[in-house]
Amino acid sequence: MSELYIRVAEDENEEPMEIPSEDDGTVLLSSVAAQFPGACGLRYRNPESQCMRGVRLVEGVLHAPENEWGNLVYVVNYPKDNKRKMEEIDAASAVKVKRGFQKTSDLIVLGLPWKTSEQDLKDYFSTFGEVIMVQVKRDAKTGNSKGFGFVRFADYETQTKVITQRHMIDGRWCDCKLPNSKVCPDEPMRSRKIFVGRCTEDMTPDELRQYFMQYGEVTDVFIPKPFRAFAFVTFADDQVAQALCGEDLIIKGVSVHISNAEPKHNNIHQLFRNFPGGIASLATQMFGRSQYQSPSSHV
DNA sequence: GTTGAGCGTT
Repeated sequence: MSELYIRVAEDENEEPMEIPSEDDGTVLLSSVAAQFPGACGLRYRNPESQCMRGVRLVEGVLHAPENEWGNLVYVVNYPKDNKRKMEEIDAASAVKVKRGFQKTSDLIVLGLPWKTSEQDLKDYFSTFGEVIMVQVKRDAKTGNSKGFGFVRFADYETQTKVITQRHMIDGRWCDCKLPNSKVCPDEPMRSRKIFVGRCTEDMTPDELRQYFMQYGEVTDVFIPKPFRAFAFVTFADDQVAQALCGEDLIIKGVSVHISNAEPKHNNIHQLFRNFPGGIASLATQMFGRSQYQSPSSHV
């Protein structure tokens, strides 16, 4: 029987780690890999030749040279270039973990003064958190600002904070919103926006905002004009919106009913979302044959 | 040389 542990290091000059051997004196590759993920073998420097030698590996079992592990330090082998790849994989997954729910998007900045530059934007928004992108949209010919731009933050918390307030930039009030291109018509809107039914005409947007603030950050209030007895309230947090759905709340002495906001009808697909058989069926009825392929049918 | 609700030349 050999020793209980052999000394293994990632590199000849690194501090060795003791890896347990089996009763028969062998060492399992899995034991090595448990401490050095991705390891595929061991090597060591032969004291006599001063050359590196490979350790015999048979079906996952490492065999001691000359039947004796001795006091040598064994160095971990990795698959060709695998070490770097593993680091890349780790880095990539770390990025994904960091993103996860926290992925930020470009925000559109509306209402910019004509004079505001990208540097001005960066200076202003940097007071909220790390800015990773700013843009001021300009006329291609004249170079004049179109009065809006975009900003992107490193952290989602910063984004949420920025969305939920107005911004005084170079003397004008500006709004930061998720761009329409980023707003999925289905889930996100449905989850963050509520439908407030049975509204009365004397309810103002500001009053609704004041009222719903008690539940969470309100990012938008919309009351159709002319009066239609309902309103939409959007929260920063979808969980707040979801928690309110189904409730009957009393605002200014009247009972309003809260439910999910149906997706806004931005395009033809949303407009005919609830049409029996879908839009293709509608096309069939209109034209007598199905010549329309909905984009959603080849996602 | 203008303007003030909106939505990004690639």
